[in-house]
Amino acid sequence: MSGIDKRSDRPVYLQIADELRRRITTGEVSPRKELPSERQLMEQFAAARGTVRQAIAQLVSEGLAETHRGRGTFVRDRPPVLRKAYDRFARAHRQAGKAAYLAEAEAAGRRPEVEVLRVGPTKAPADVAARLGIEVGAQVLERRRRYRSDGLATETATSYVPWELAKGTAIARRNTGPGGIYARLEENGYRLGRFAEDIWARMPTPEEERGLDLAKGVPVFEVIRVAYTESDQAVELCRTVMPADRWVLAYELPAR
Amino acid sequence: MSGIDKRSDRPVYLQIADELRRRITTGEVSPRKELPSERQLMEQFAAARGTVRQAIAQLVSEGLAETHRGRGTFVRDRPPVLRKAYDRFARAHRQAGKAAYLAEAEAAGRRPEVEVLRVGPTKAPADVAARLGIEVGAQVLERRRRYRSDGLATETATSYVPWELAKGTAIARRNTGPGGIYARLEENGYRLGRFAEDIWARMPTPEEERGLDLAKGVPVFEVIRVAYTESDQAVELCRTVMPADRWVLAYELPAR
DNA sequence: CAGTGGTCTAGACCACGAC
DNA sequence: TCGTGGTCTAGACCACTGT
Repeated sequence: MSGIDKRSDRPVYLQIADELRRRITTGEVSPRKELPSERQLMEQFAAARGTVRQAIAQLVSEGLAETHRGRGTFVRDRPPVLRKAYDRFARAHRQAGKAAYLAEAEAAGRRPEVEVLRVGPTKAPADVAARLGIEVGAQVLERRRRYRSDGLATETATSYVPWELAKGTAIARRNTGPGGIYARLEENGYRLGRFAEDIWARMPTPEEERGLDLAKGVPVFEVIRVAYTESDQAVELCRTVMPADRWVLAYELPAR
Repeated sequence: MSGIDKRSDRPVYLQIADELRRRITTGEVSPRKELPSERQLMEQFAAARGTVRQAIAQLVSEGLAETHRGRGTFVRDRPPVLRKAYDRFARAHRQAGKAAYLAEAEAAGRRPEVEVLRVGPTKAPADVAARLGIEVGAQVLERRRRYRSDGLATETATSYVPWELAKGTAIARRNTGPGGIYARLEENGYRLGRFAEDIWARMPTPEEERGLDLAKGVPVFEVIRVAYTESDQAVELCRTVMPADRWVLAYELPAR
């Protein structure tokens, strides 16, 4: 039996999605396993192909299934989740010579890679300038890079540093050396006092979908972090975009 | 002219979406304004209705448009964004008699409302028990509520408190009194030392879509916060689900 | 090659909203 | 009442995958 009531108020395609969702969440079909083909589902539920496809689209949008042309529809297998810890910029890590990403990934037993996409001067976009407290269009150093963990893209990050702080230093070179740009800033006298992070979540743009190997229906985190010196001067801004299904962000809040 | 090339490799529905996206992002049609009806778009682009609907579905999934049966398709107007600040659980706020949500919303000049959905004992789910350091199925007090700001649903929150800490106190009553349950816990000798928050983002379940008045294509934040005493005893867990288009989460990280 | 999902067409009836 | 988007049908051809 199909369990579909064509006279019900609930649309047929949602009833089909409900049934398939039940099979997935009860473990009746396990991750990476194939669901019936669209033609088979048409017969099982006595519905047109368009209706069956609507049901599958619903599951895809919930992140429960994924489709592959020529192969079939499969129960989604969640990638391993990485954790961003609140203390990842602790000075101890920098002094140990590790950039935050590498330190965290290795701690999790993964194989991290960094791909430097661009390092060079540019004009500060309006939102970046506002947060750095500089003029719109002022020259800044831009550093774009993509991170992978065990071969899978996990984030893209773009840093902006006021040009006066970056020029002629290792910060403006492709390889910034041990401990990353925060270590270099501190060596140059900009002792860091705090970092402020703002977090959004949204659906990706088409370019992000490609660049981050995103499955359909997966949102992204967008994080903007500003680094301040102990005298509260903004010295760096970093915009990070991460597939939301590969991360959990962890923070500590004071009770003060 | 339509600008659609039916012989192109790019599917027609994406070409139509590209054109409509261009009209939206260039400001040719402004927020809250109506896009052409599906029948009009069929004629403009010489396409079948299904194809036009695929194009619109694409825009909806990007958060750029929203549809209303009987009215039309409109450019989406982003709701005002609320901010969750990292110091929102500071003791000073509690002592001023304000729960965190009310304090923040009023500071932003909004009209906050709290709707208590359930207050009563229940058995701790596995993940809750693990984080609270108690046995699975142990009795806990559950507090479910929904928050609104200017009439619009902004979050649902479910708190769990070990039963021994809640029974016979104001924590187990519908109205917990000034400063909320954290103030009551501190009065009862559980002086709070820190809060730990884990953040996920994902697409909503169908129930969440209803309960939070979510537009299609909008992800949700899921935040799990655990409150610890100064001696590091977990005394409360709160699971919050928020429409991601109505919030930005703000944190501070130590440079230590 | 047969089977899969992706795209597209051309209809139909419905519930809802504005007038 | 009329126009809107929501749902559903029954076809068709395509690109891709595995054998």
